[in-house]
Amino acid sequence: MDIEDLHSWPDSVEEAEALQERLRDRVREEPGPAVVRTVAGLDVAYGSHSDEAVAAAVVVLDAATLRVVESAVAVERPSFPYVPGLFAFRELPALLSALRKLRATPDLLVCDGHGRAHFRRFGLACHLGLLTGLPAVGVGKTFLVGEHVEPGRERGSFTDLVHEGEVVGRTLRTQTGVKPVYVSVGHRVDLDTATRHVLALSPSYRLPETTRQSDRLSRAALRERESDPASAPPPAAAPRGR
DNA sequence: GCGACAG
DNA sequence: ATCTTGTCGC
Repeated sequence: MDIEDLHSWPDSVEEAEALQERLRDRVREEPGPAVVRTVAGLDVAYGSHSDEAVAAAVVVLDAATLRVVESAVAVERPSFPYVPGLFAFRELPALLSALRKLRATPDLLVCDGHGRAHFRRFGLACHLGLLTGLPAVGVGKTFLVGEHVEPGRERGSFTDLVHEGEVVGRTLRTQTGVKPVYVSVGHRVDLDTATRHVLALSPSYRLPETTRQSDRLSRAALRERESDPASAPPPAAAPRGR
């Protein structure tokens, strides 16, 4: 496979799926990371109209205190239509723009979507992790693929998510009595570490603080932009590859 | 062939 | 994702 693949951009559903097939084996599932001092949450909000604008937000938290360290936003146009399994192509450019605005590189990325728990084992968390080279985990709010038994009712219990004979993630109960979230490896982490971090990031609510904070920020950025009379049309999406 | 399908 | 009020439960 060519190094060009990393930054090439698909013009069709077929190309996008083929690109995922080529990139999937570059994902590293490994122990750790051992030290995680800062964790970044990433989320995107969509304009009320149609496909006019998307606001991507990154919020970096101190992993120990869960206090906000810094944040950044980027408003662009959606870079791809929404197609189940190709979700990443829609949000990736805006998310990367937001990440580039951070002054310090976070130790771990927590994405709003699946990682390996994906049709082709290459969800948003894998793609984002691979492009940035950073450890990444995926946290999905709803089911995408795999079979699983219901985890115990108490906070912290989990079960494996199995797809085509492979453990691709876990269903994790982050709060007693709430609906589980779906955790999966994005890049350069192992499932146990990913699960541990997601649980630690969720002391009070079903969703991890990283997701809640980035969700808040992305919506605020979008609202502000839509209510601003002087707001020019969203700039074109991020630069594409060859 | 039919159903399912992150945000 | 987004459109949306009240309402059940702790």
